[in-house]
Amino acid sequence: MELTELETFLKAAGDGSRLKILQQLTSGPVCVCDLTPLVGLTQPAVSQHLKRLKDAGIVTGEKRGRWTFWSLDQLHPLHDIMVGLLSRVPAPGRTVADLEAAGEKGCCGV
Amino acid sequence: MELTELETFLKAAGDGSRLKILQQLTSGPVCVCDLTPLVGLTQPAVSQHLKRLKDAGIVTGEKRGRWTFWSLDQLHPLHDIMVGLLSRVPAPGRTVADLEAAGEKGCCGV
DNA sequence: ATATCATATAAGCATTGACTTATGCATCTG
DNA sequence: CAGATGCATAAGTCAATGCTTATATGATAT
Repeated sequence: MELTELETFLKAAGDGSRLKILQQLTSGPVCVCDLTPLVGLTQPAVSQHLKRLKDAGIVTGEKRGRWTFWSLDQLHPLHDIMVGLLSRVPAPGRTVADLEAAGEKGCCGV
Repeated sequence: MELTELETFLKAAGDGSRLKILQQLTSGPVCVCDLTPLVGLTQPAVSQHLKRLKDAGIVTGEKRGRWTFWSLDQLHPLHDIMVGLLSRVPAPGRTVADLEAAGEKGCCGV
C-alpha cells in the first residue's frame, strides 16, 4: 500500500460527520435520508460526505429503486482496521435502529 | 475513546508529510534537522507538523542540549494501530539511516 | 402525464490547512 | 562575550474543505 493511499484513507475518515456515518454503516446498509437526521446536516451535505468516502473506496452505494443504500466496502484493504477503530467509540445517541424503535419510520421504510 | 478524539488522531495522521515523519519515527527518536531533508520542506514547516502531531498526542519531543528529539508516544491509545498502518507502507527512498550510511552525517551528529 | 420523492451535483461562501519568509529564543562554541 | 546553531513561533498567502441554497436527474405514485 502506497503512502498516498493511506493518506487518502485517513483524510476521508478524519471528519466527525463522516465518522458518524461510518459508525452507522457498521450496522448495515443505510440510505441517505436515514443518515441525514443522524449527523444533523442537510441532505446534500450527507451526499457529499458519502461521495468523499466512496472516492476513497471506504463505502459503496447500491441503487435500489428510489434509494441508494450505502455500506462499508469490505474490499477496502483497511476495512477491518476501520471497523476496529469505530468499535472503540461509543455508539451515537440515536442510531437508525433507535429512530425506528421510537416509531419514527425510516424514509425508505426498511 | 470519544469520537472527537478519534477524529483528531485521523486528522493529524492524514497528511503525506506527517506520515513520512511518523514513518521515520518508527525507527527511533530523530531531531528536526534530520527530518527536514527527508520530507523536503523547510524547517519551520517540519516544526509545525511536529506540533500538530504533538497536540494530537501522537508524538513527544524531548529537549536534549540544542536539539529536540521526537519520538512516537507509546502512551497514545492508538499507538499500536499507527505503527501497524505505517508498516503497510514501503520505506521511503531515503531514511535517516540511509543518509548516514551515505556519509551525510546527521546535523545532531547521532 | 404530472407530481412527488430520494439523491446527486453546482455554485457560492467561510473556515481551516499547509506552506513560505521573517524573527525570537535558547544553547553551544570559539 | 560574540557568533553560530537548532528550533519554535508569527504573519501572510493560497489551496482545500465543509457547509449552505438552488437545481438537475431519475424512479415511483396518482
